[in-house]
Amino acid sequence: MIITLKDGSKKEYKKPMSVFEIASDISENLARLACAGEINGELVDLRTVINHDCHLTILTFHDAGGKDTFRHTTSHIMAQAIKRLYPKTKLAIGPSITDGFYYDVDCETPFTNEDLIKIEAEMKKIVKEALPIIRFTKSRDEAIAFMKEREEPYKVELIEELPENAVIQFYQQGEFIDLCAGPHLMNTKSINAFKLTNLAGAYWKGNEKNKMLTRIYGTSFTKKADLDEYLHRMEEAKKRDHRKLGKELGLFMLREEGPGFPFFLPNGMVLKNTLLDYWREIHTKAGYVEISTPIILSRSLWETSGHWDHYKENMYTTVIDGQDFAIKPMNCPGGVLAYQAEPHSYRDLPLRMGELGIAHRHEKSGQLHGLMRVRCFTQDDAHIFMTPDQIRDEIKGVAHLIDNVYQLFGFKYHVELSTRPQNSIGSDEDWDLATDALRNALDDLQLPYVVNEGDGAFYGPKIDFHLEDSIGRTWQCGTIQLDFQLPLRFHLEYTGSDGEKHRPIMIHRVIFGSIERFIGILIEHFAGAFPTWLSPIQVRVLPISDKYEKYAQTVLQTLKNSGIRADMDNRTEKIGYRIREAQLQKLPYMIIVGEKEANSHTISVRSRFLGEEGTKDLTSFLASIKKEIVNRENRETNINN
RNA sequence: GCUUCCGUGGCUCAGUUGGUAGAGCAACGCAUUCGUAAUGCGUGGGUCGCCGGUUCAAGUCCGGCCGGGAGCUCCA
Repeated sequence: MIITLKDGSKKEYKKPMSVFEIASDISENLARLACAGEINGELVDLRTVINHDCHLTILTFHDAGGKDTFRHTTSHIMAQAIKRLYPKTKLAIGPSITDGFYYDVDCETPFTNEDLIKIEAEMKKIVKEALPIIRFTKSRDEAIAFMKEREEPYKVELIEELPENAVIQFYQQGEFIDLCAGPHLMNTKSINAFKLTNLAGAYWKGNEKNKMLTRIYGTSFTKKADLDEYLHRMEEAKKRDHRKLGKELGLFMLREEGPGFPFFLPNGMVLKNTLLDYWREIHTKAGYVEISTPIILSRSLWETSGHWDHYKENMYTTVIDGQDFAIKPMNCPGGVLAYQAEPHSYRDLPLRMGELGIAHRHEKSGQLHGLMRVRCFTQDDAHIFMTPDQIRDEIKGVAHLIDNVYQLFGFKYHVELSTRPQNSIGSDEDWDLATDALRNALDDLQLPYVVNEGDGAFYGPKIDFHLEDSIGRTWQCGTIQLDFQLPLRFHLEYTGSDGEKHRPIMIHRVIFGSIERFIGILIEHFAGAFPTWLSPIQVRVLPISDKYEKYAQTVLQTLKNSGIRADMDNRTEKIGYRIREAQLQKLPYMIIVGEKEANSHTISVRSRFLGEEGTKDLTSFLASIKKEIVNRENRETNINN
């Protein structure tokens, strides 16, 4: 890894290094070094980069007063406040994170929101005290004794995991001392804009077998105005929450009667079907065929595929005529049976078989989240059967398809490569071959990515495409998985040009991931103001009063005859009321007709994009809206709400 | 699943130290026929998530369950 410093000088490291190691190497003044870097112009958290041992070539450190350092110091101030108010609390870890920081603590009695207010008040005092922050070191043994004496068992455990000869670093501010790799600011007085945002639980060392600690989240900024702006932005982001908008716009609902099993309402169904039409269109163009396989299949099939052994706790099972069956959690075994429907020649390959398959998975209750994580979802699945020399092109083809689709919606995404997990099947050679194939394809495409060691599927490694929701949480949507195992387990074959039988290789892939999750992301991305082509209702016709309803009716019928999704609001409410309602429903276009329009056979148009557009000729309006829909234009919405 | 918070009419919420429920919006009815973000008046609608306990009395206190939020863990 090559690190380029701010002054242009470069350092090269042969092996992965921790932030602290690099920081010590580069700068004497740790307090002034921030933990952020840059890869291909994208700002990233350095720890992420290094932990994942990426194949990155350039990193640029940002200097002085970086947000991470600033927030890390804030987390120390919070810990100090907690120790003052609740001396028996034991400290675990307290790093900075994107947009803030947290500290995990083991408290005697659970903290409440009132405690947070007290802690904040104490933090303000500490800032006022203007305590200098001092760094000092101890040997490992001394450090362990020191932390034992101060009754910090979690710190002792952390130090014990470090190598024998490690030099252990501490930071002190006033009476407060914390084990810490730094860096930190020089004085507590610099932190004057902070807020504790929420309380949560978190397992010690992230392991669910360990004790659950209390995690306190907060954020801090160098300026009060920045903090206010951030808090305001988070409030605004919550208004885009797909669960809220889904209800307001009549898209979908979730009920107690079916936790994790979403209901699609009429508007949501239009959205879903429009997406599926689009999906079919691009897949037909890309050389896919479509199949549909059963929802319920026998236990023996799932035993052959390996799911019965490796995935059973997430599968819904049932007994039919005394025999075990399972509701499919994935489409692949069914897809494999479809491949076997007839013998294949190398001339058929690559064979790209798509399936909009409905999968059911028993996700743990605490994991459900609106449409983002559900127990029943539609995967826009496809399985590609191919020869080994087709792997690279096929992966690239899928990655291109994903990129095209995400670009159409204007999504930003990041890519992860997940490698062999513990609980997996297959030989080392196959895994290496498959992993290298994915890596090579990513390199060919020059897509930046991070590596998730051990996060692959049990049958093969995968490339994941992650999208962001309104408050910055990321969700895996697209994925490309390479699989040597299922073809082996199901004895798949094709006849080669040599007349011999050969084993095909399989790709599992999705573009949207699940239609449900993708719709969730879409709702938040557009804040419910969908591009016209996706909008459940594209045009609403509003007669000024029922005297003009007849003319409105002919306008409506003309729109419908042209394939426009249009409706009419002819309630005896004032026009302003009905316009407001259509605006709140984020409809792209309104056509308003009254005496003037009826007499001149015109329409008045009001859009979400330009507001009042004035009087128009219906034919020319139709031509322009049809063009917008066919081209799937994404016009910028200009509404205030 | 774990920690924590929450659960009142379709929606958003109010309900003081326990005395068997209220508002706005929506719905419905009547009047208004109105030119670009809310016309007026009236009506109906709630076993306060469910079950049990404490109490003369529970939406309000306690326990259990169900569902939801945040985070953790998991996520083929």
